[in-house]
Amino acid sequence: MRGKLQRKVADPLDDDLLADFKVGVDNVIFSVDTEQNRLLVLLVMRHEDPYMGYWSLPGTLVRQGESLEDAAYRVLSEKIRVHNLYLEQLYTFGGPSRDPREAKDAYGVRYLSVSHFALVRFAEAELIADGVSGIAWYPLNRVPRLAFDHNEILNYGYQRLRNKLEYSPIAFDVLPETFTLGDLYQLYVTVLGEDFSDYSNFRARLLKLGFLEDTGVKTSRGAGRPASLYRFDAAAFEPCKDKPMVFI
Amino acid sequence: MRGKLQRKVADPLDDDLLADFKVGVDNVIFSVDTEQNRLLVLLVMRHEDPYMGYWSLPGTLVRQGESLEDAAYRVLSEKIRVHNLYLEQLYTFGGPSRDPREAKDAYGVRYLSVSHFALVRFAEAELIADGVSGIAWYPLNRVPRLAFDHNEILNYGYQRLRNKLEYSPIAFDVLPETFTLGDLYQLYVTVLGEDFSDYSNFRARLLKLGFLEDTGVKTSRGAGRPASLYRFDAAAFEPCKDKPMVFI
DNA sequence: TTGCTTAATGGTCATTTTAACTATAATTGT
DNA sequence: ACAATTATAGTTAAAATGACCATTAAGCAA
Repeated sequence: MRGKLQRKVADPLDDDLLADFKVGVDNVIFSVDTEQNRLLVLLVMRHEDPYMGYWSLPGTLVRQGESLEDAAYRVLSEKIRVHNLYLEQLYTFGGPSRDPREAKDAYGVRYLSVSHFALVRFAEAELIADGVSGIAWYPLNRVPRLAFDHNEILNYGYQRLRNKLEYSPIAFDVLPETFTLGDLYQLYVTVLGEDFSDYSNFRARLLKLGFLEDTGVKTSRGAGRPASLYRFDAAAFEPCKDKPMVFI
Repeated sequence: MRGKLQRKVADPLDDDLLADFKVGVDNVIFSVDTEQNRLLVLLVMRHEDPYMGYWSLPGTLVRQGESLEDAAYRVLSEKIRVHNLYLEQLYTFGGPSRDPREAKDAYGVRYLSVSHFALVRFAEAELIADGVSGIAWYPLNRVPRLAFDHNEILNYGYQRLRNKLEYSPIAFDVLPETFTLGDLYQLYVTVLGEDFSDYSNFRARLLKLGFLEDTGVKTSRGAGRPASLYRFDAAAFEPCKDKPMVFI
């Protein structure tokens, strides 16, 4: 009986039906330019077919012995030198014929993309230009038609960004180490839209939560009363970790 | 220059590094026994190596020309005959050596699992027993050591269940077509724990939201005043779709 | 200097929501 | 008839929300 069951595993009739996959990792890497209040996404120019000459999300195929997350970190570190970084898995796009290479391939190899979502601090992120061309921060509202199904992936990532911004402290992974409450507010406005909350109420609310530490340092950027620089106090946030934290 | 770039694609040195994958789909299928107030997960007994004799999440390998979602639906329909069904992608587990078959394989084929999260109505779900043995609803707190990394996947699914229960109307995908407010409350209690809310306040809150339609029919289950049967009014819920809906 | 503009900060206050209770109604079982 | 049980329907103090207003401290131009 044992032999019979084991034979089932190796049954070539079953096995021939199965698809063989190459697995890619594509990263939706967001950042925010606090100076210009712009939400940015990192794109790279493709120099290879398919989709040569198109912009795309930075991605790579997963190597032997490499975890998905490792692959995601590898792409990222090939494109950016960065100190602080937030990264999590986003979604897996795997319908057949999402990659034209499938058609060419005699074996019918499928291409699957395990997309990831990343946040970096704009000021601390140094782009690594390999050659002259082909890597840039794009304002989200000016992103062109991308390679593959990358527009769809980007959209999914943007949704995740909006959700996480409301329910978790990822804002502090995008902002510099110290920031004004105005910076924080502007970040929420540029991502969520004008009318998500009154500035004054937003301030009161966040200060009450108790994990924003006033450094005492004041900034003066042009006209107006100078603002205090704040720092995110991760230790003080711990207790709030599981509580709902809705800013909207 | 074009030739040089294209050569890069076909470069065998690059290609040899890449891992070849078989892609599996594993489903975390939850249901709730309203009678006994138990949260259930569907498990199947493995009759093949590896992990022969272990319980596991129902899964399959993705076939040629089949989308991930299709594969997920296929496993499900092989195990259950069900009328109503909620299904969404959960997470992709893809570290190397999560499947012992990788070691045996000369080519170093990797096994990756795109897990899915599903909800079915207990009363309407008819298990399909292929052969005598090997498919059962397990109360979540009595799940044994599962095959592969399926305990981890199950945990991830349970987290998702708890989150979705707070922020979206998935409760009505698990409950029968009509249900009492007590049933609804018990569901929340069994999944989220005793102390998430007072019953009276829970009632008031949900009725105020306006998408629970009183059918007028009364049920009498043993002692006590008979309860009204309610129905989820999907049309009335539409406007609430994007609003936060926290019951906690 | 003086006055105007700008932005940060620190409130007020009516309304709504929450959370902890209490009271009443309609059944079953003795 | 009466207790036990469960559904339903309040009440009420405390907290949170949202729309405002007032003050402070800077830059800038006459």
